[in-house]
Order: sequence, then structure tokens, then C-alpha cells
Amino acid sequence: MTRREELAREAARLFAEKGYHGTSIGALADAIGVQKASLYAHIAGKQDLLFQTMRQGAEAFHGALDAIPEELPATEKLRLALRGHLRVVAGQLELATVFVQEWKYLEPEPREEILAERRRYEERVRALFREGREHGELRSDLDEGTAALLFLSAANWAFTWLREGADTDRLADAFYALLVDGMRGYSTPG
Amino acid sequence: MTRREELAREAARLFAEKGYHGTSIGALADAIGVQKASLYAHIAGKQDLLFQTMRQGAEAFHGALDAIPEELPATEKLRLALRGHLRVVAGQLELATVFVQEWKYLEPEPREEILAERRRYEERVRALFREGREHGELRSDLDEGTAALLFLSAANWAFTWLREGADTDRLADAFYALLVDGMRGYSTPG
DNA sequence: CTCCCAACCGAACGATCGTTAGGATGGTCA
DNA sequence: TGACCATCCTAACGATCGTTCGGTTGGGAG
Repeated sequence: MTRREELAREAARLFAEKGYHGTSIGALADAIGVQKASLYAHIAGKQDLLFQTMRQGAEAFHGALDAIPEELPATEKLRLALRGHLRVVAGQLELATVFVQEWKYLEPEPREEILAERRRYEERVRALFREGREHGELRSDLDEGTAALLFLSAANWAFTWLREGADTDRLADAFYALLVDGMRGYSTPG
Repeated sequence: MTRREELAREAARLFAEKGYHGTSIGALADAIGVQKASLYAHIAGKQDLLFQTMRQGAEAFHGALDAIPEELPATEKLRLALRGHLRVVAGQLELATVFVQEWKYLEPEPREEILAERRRYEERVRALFREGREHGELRSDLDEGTAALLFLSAANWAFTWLREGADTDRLADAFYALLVDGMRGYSTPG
């Protein structure tokens, strides 16, 4: 692991634990055993460090969606999307935590870039629900906005309770089953 | 509105917008048109100000659950719980935002108190799902932990998208319907 | 051997932080 | 009238912040 990678990892860890404003450059330097002035050989500044972290996060989540085969049924793609999302959260918990929580501390310009990636991600999920409805896999009166919001709520809240080592695929499938089949007693006879 | 209330309101607004560490006592003083030293006639310190805000939040959410009639069916109580939660979020958005996001910046002792209130809230929701399953309103194989987690994900994530003036009752009912009936095409004959 | 350059250092910069001290003001109530 | 008390003030405190500066070090390339 290069110094730069160690720096990025430690920054994500501290940002996740203490928040952006609660993390000082000095504390970050201490964490990797270096004087704080030395960090500026690797980074442009504290803001840029946050921005780079956010970019990593955006890439991780979009990458998970990219890995889903296009030819599958929409509902199956949704199940895999949930699996992929939770896998990113569990596998890169600190990165995911920063991505979800700290974007608001970006300066206006980089914030707009990151928010655009977030919106694109949400739209990709919404498109899957639309596809599922149009192909008859999901109920015809389904509002894809509400459905996507529920899906994304579960996904985006995961960083608060998911822990490394959990069986994320099983958890994702359990969530998926609740979403599509519901909780009502008579909704599934078996 | 007394000075103290104005202070509490403005503190919640700033904590929600800039975060606890991103909000300075000076900025808070500016917001209410006073020198920062003057604030110490009303508060014990910045930490205590955050703590008081969190207490308000906890009270608001528990109060919403308290208002639900005990004798209703569990599923109906769940529907009203979601309504109540979203109503608090929409009606006191800044308070809800701080409650959900800033608890980690509390000192260990007050944090434990607030976290206990959070856990109690989650347990109250979980109990409703358990009751619904045991009374046969919800499927017998329902895992109340997973169900409550999904419910609370939707509830706790609402502060990111809910805005004042929205028809929160309708939104809550839409969420509730998705949760209990599911999204699958054949799950409700129509 | 020399040059270069990434990496790191100690020291200092101006700014801002939360908080305290000590005093002024003005209304309330005995 | 006079004591009090909540409210606000100016000024200052020590601490910490992100960042810059100039200089040192050490290994790889010519």
C-alpha cells in the first residue's frame, strides 16, 4: 500500500468517525505517523481530500450496478442491485459512510459533481422499477418513484447498521423479498 | 417566542445545515443578532446546546408513537406510526435532521442517553411487527427484526428528501402499502 | 559522481475557535 | 427607593485550525 493509498484510507476512516469538520489535518497526520505539513506533498488541501474520497465512493456504487448483466429480468436486476449496494457498504464501510453523510461539506462546484452522480444512481434504480412494471414483473399501478425511494432508503441507511463480515447477500435477499412480496399474512400462501 | 426558544430553533437550523462542528458559536450569535459571549447567559456551552436539541428530537419522535391508540390492530398502528414519524420529520425538519445525524458528536455520557432513546424507539417499532405477526395480521414467517429495519430505514432516511408542506400522510400510506402488500404483480388482484 | 525529486521536517503564519471575566443596562418587585 | 436578576456588552484568554515556507534527506536515473 503506497503512502497515498494509506492516506486516502485513513482520511476516509477519520471522516467517517469524526466527520469532515471534526477531523483535523493534524489528527490525520498523527494517524499515519507524519508531520501535518508533510501531507501537502500528497494532497492539494483538506477539501480536495474530501472530494477524492467522494469520488471513490461514487465509483464504488456505480461499479456495483455496472456489474449486473443487462439481459436479466428487471426484478432479478433489482435483487442484484441491492446485493451489490450492501456489498459495497459492508466491504468499504468507511468510504460508504463518508459518501452518504459528508457530501454537504464539499464546496459548491465539487458538490454539484458528486450530487450529479448520486442522482444518476437513483435514476438507474428508478429505471429498473419502471422496467419491472412495464414488463409485467411488478404490479401495473406501481409508482416507480415511491418504490425507488423505499429501495434507496434501505440501501442508504445500511451504513448505520451493516458491519463488515455480515452475510450481506442473505440480508439483501431478505430485504428484496419483503419489498416484492410484502409482509401481509395472505400475500404468499406457502 | 422567547430568546431561549429562538436560540434553540436557530441552533437546530445551523446544526442541520452546517453540522455540529461546522457551526460556530459566533455564527449562531450572528444569526440571532447578539455577541457570542451573550449566549452564555442562556446555555452552558456548545455541547449542552447540542444535547438539548437531541432531547427535543427524542421527545418529538416518541411523542408521535405515544399518540397512537393502543387498541388498534398492529398493522393499523404501524401505518399510524409511519404517518407520525413522517409528520415529525416534515414539521420539524431541522430538529429531525440533527437528531438523526449529529448524535455521534455528543460526549460519551449524553450520547449514551440519546442512543438509549433511539434503541427504545426501534424496539417499540419492532414490538408492533411482532404483535402483527402473532395476531396473524402479518405473515407467520416474518422476521420482525428485518421488517423493523426496513420500516426504520424508510423513516430515518426521510429527512433527506421530505420537505415541509408535503402531503406526508399520503406518502406514509404509500410506503405502508408497499411494505405490507409488496410490489409484485400478482400480490394484489386489484 | 552528480543531479533530481518525492517525501518529510520544524517553525511559523493569520485566522478562528469556545469560553471566561468584568461591567453596563433596564425592567420587576418588595 | 433600592435590591435583584436576566440580558447583553467589550475585551481578552489559550488553544487549535489549515496552510505556507525554507530546508533536509535519501534513493534512483543519467
